[in-house]
Order: sequence, then C-alpha cells, then structure tokens
Amino acid sequence: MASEAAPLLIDEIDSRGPIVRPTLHDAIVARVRDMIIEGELAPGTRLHEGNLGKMLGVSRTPLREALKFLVSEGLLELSPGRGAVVRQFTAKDVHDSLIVLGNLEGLAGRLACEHATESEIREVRQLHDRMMDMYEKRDRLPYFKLNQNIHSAILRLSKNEALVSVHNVLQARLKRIRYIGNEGPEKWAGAVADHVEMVEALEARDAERLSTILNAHMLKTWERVRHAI
Amino acid sequence: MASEAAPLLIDEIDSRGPIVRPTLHDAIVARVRDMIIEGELAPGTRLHEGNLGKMLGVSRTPLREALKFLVSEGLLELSPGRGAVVRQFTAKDVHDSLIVLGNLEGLAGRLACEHATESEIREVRQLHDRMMDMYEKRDRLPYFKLNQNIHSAILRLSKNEALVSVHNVLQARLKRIRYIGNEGPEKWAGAVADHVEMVEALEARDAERLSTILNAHMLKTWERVRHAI
DNA sequence: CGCAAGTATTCTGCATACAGAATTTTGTTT
DNA sequence: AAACAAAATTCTGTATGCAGAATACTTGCG
Repeated sequence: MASEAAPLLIDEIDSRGPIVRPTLHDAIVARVRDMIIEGELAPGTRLHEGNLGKMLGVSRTPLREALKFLVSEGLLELSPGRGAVVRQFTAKDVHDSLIVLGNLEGLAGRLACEHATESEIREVRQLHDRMMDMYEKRDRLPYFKLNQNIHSAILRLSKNEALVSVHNVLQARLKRIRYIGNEGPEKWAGAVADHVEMVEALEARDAERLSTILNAHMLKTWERVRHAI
Repeated sequence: MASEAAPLLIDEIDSRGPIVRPTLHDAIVARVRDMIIEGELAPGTRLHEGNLGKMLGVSRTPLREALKFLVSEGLLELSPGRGAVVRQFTAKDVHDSLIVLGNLEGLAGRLACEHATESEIREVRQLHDRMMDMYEKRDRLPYFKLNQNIHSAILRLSKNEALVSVHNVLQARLKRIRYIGNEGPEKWAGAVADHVEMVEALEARDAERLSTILNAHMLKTWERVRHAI
C-alpha cells in the first residue's frame, strides 16, 4: 500500500509529537474503572488483590498503585487491613454530586457557546442525531453511551481543561447509577426532551439558555434516579 | 488527672465511632502534597523515589503508591521511565482552574447561606478577624493560610461533600501560585476588601451577593497572579 | 574542540518474599 | 444448638531483588 511504501519524513514525525507509550498503570486504571462503572465490581465489593491481579494478568504491585489512583478519584475506599472496597454512594452523595455536576455543566454550557467552532457544534448535533436513532430503536445501552458522550463533548467545547477533568471525575462516579436509574419510558422521554433543547440552545449559541437547561437537567436527573439508591 | 482515672465506658467508646488508624499511605500523600504546595518540591522537579523515600524514611513501594494518588489529583505527572514530575501549570491551566473555582465557590456561597448554622458563621467571622490581625501585622504567611482556611470553611458550610472534595483538589493546585502572586500591598489590600465583603454577605445570608463576590474574587485573583506564571 | 558512539551507572517498573493483621475454621464449653 | 476461644489460613502492607530503560560518563574520530 502507498502509505506503507512512502518513507516517513522527519517532519511528519515531529508534527505528530512524541510517540505516547501505553503504560500498564494506565491500562489497569482504565480497566478497573470500567469494571466499576459497568457494574462488574459492584458497590461494596471488597477487591481481592490476588484474584483481581490474576484476572487481569498483572502482579499485585502495579495493581495496588492503580487502585490508589482510583481511590483518589473517589471510586474506591481504603480501610487499613481490608484493602480497597468499591465505594457505595449514599443518596446524599449522589444528590451532592448532581448539584455540583449541574453547576459545572452550566458553566460549560456558557463557555461552549463562547468558544465552540461551527464544526464542533455540528459534531455534537451528529452525536445527538445518533442518540435519537438509538432512542427510536429503544436500544438503551448505546443510547446511554451517546448521551454521556454528548455531555462530555459539550464539556470539551468549553475549552477549559480543569473543568473537563473535574467533570470527568464526578461523571464517572455517577455513570452506573444513572444507567440503572434512568430506565423506563417516562424517564427516558424526559431526558430526551432535555437533550433536544440542549442541542438547539448550543446551535443558537444561547449561553444562558444552554446553561440553565444543563443545570436543570441534573436536578431532574436526581428525581429520576433517586429511587434506585 | 480526673480524665485519666475515670474508666472509659463502652458507650463512650461506641459513641465516638471506630478508632481511626493513621495509615502510612495517607501520611506520605499529605507530606508530599505539602512539600509541593509549600514549594519544597518545585514545579518541574523530577521526584527521585530513592532519595525522597530516604528523606521520608519509607521504602519505595508505599511512596510509589502515594505518588499515584497525587498524580490523580493533578499535582504530579508521570512519564514512562522518568517517574513522577511536579506538574508545571501554564497560564491557561491557572486561568481555567480559577474560572472553575470561582464557579464552585459561587455555588458554595449560595448553599452556605442556606445551610450554615449561626455558630458556624461565627467561626468564619473569627477566622476572618484573625486574618485581619495578621493583615494589620503584615504577617503574610499566617494571613495567607487563614485566607485559604476561610475559603475552605465556606465550602464546608455548603454541606455538599462532592463540592468540598472537588474544590480541595483545585485549590491545592493553586496554593503556591496564589501565595507567590498575591504579594504586594495593592494586591493584598484588594483581596482583603473582597474578604470583608464576603463575611458581611455570609452573616447577612445574602446568597446572591456572597455568590457574586466569591466568583468575582477568583477572577480578580487571576489579575493578581498572572504576572507570576 | 565538538560531536557521535560506546560503556558504565543509576533509576524505574514490576515481581516476589516476608511479617503482621484480618479472617476463617476448628474445638470446647455452656 | 449457640457462644466463645484457639488454631490455622489468608490477605494486606511493605521491603527487597531483578530486568530493562534512561541517564551520565568516557572514548574516539573528524
């Protein structure tokens, strides 16, 4: 193939920056985080370093290091002599987090209307359209993932890295409960209606409207998920 | 003494909850975090596990685990083969963080006016009065610490744990730069004037006013510290 | 002298061993 | 049978060893 035969020029290498080496630490963090979010490691589960290490094919040392990272993210808790336990979020934890998430998304909405390019807004619209497809087909898991990706995309449009990173941490904590708690036709419809409004406000670069919708969306999310805690 | 001679009753033990054992992990995290915040480990410093472990009197394994925690907090960065480096924040990082912090403190101000007890508000007033003492005496480091403690105290009055924890992470990142960048009589006076207004708004439980002041305070902080980056 | 290549040394990432703590199992008493 | 104590086993937290990667130093060449 042409791309294989063409010699790489040094400029091409430079323009892509240094080659990023995947680290075992990052891989373990991501895997265990996914296992928590997807419910494979349920809230309250005590993590057994030996078994989990065997399951992941790694020794205890890098696993322990990765678990400490996830403790800092708030997904795990440590007790001396008992190791790491998947954190159980109380109703208050969830409510507190949604309040803060709403506040952060509100800010992101304002900043996004200010900073987003037209092409970036189009991408969000595309995500939204695909999500609506999944809604029509009643394919819930892809719908949910697209839903979360739209939120993340709007955060990226804020062009504020601190905001994105803080939002990611809180969002990760709530993924599981939001997937479980948003089930049901009325709740689904409610969330979808909010999303329609969001994308319209973003396209109109109506900062106040988008901010208000995003913030209120989180408050409504509380009403939708509270039964599942 | 009477307190030593009086036998502990089982109810007294129970009512205080389980005895919290200090862990080495937490101690290392706190120490290294302090060393970063206080400038002993300067931005850009590559941490040498062997030397740092000797300095702290711990072996490499718990030190590595603690460093992973601090990486997750954003105070350190990892590169494969180079270990942990104290993160250098760009002007954009600082600005981004202050924007988010301002928003969070604005939210905290509103919640604090709603949730704080009179006695808690009095405590903030006392912190403020002690800070003003330090200002009169031109004793800058205690002044600064009290200043930061007032912010943290207001966050606690929000009674929102997620908000407190997110705020703590961002605040820690900015402590050093704020200490360095806020030096000078005009800047100091500007910050103090904001604080006077904050405490008055809190005492008056004027949520909108406190929220606005806290948010604006961060924007002014940007103007004060930007030269130091 | 400056630069590149080769060599030596140090450091990081991970595996494994060990001691003490926690948990489970077994035995004894009521 | 239930409760308690003792013994056995397992697990966590940490120390240490090892291999490969990164860095520092030395040597040789133009």
